[in-house]
Amino acid sequence: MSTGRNPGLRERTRRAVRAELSRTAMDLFTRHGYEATTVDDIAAAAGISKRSFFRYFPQKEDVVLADVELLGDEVVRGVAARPVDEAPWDSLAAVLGEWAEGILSTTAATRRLRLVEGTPALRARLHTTRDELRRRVATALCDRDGVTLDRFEAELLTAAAAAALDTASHRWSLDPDADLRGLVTRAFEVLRPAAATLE
Amino acid sequence: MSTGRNPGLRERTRRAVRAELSRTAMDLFTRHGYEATTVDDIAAAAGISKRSFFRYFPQKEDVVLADVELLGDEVVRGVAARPVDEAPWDSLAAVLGEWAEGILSTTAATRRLRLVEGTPALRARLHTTRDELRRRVATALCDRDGVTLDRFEAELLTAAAAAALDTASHRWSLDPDADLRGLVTRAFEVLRPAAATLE
DNA sequence: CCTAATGTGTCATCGAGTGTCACAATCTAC
DNA sequence: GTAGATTGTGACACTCGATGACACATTAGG
Repeated sequence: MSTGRNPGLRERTRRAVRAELSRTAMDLFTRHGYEATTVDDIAAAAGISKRSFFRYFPQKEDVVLADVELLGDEVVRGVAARPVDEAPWDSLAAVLGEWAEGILSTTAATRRLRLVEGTPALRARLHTTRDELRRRVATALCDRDGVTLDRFEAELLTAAAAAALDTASHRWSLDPDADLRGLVTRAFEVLRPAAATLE
Repeated sequence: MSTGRNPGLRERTRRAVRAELSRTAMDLFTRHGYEATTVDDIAAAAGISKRSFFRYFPQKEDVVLADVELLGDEVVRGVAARPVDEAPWDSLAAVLGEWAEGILSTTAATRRLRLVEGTPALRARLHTTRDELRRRVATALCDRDGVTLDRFEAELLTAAAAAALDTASHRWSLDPDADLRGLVTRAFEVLRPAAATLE
């Protein structure tokens, strides 16, 4: 078995098919809408069977959100790498601000975020995975050496940070010319907690 | 047509059937779990056809969350009724604190909240409807006479309040003996924004 | 090259949700 | 009351996302 380095033919073709499926699906979604596009449509357009589609993406939503969820790992790592003497809120603001810039770096990611914002089913799924991510980020905040942060407070700060990000994204999705990074920064300023959670 | 006052036989039986379906469904859900219970099961137990079930509740989730969504109106009204010179954050804390007490007043509501917290599909749906509610609450905050509050800031505060409530509920769902009202109060204290949004 | 592991298509099935149609119950008007 | 429009209901067929089973092909590795 070779996961990661030295992919091997199997792993290589698998990734290629996944990427191709992802491209095909996003194309159909943006043209006909997410709901109006059936898994059969995607599979047919990609030249595989419906059953095989589900072998690459366990759920239809995954074809849109799979890589987004991988981005979660970066957020967790980013938080863990922040200086211990920084206020947790600033750590979250910094990491999620970077995240916002990452989203804007490619037009594909931008288009995807707009699709998600405009599709209730995808937004719901995003909420679900973000719940998971929030828990991990809260853990990362607490588990750094030399940090004594109440678990409940960590969860609250993380949830509020997610709320800031969410509100900023939503606002941005309504206005094509809006500056996402700026909205995120302002959101974190407005919601900065008064309680000094760290000296 | 008679909606509201003077129900008439039609409306009366409709409400009775809805209530009966709701009871039957909640009973099956708590015994076998939400996912393991099919709509056919509920319909059979209530003595109606599957097709008729969907005439009372457009979606399976509605049988759990329909009245919860009605509660949203109260929140909006509560916010609108708050004194204008009160800080928005305090208004939200007060209204949602009352909401938490309302939930705890009946064992049925408590059991329902626990079911929702323990079922991903229901949590996702709750998120969706809360998005809608958040927007309405933000509007209510802004639209009071004599209040000049930035729309974006109102959305942020409302989203943060929802995050506080959500984190408190989640924490409460994990600990049978926890005090929901106390958790909500503490959550609002921790997240109180430093920025003075009102003089 | 031979074999065990893995990928794929086909078929069947489940469960949520919807359209249709015929039939029965209710409401309204006379 | 009864006639007729309205509305609720069951039954049937169907769509679509998702899963299990099986046969067949391809690849990995000794």
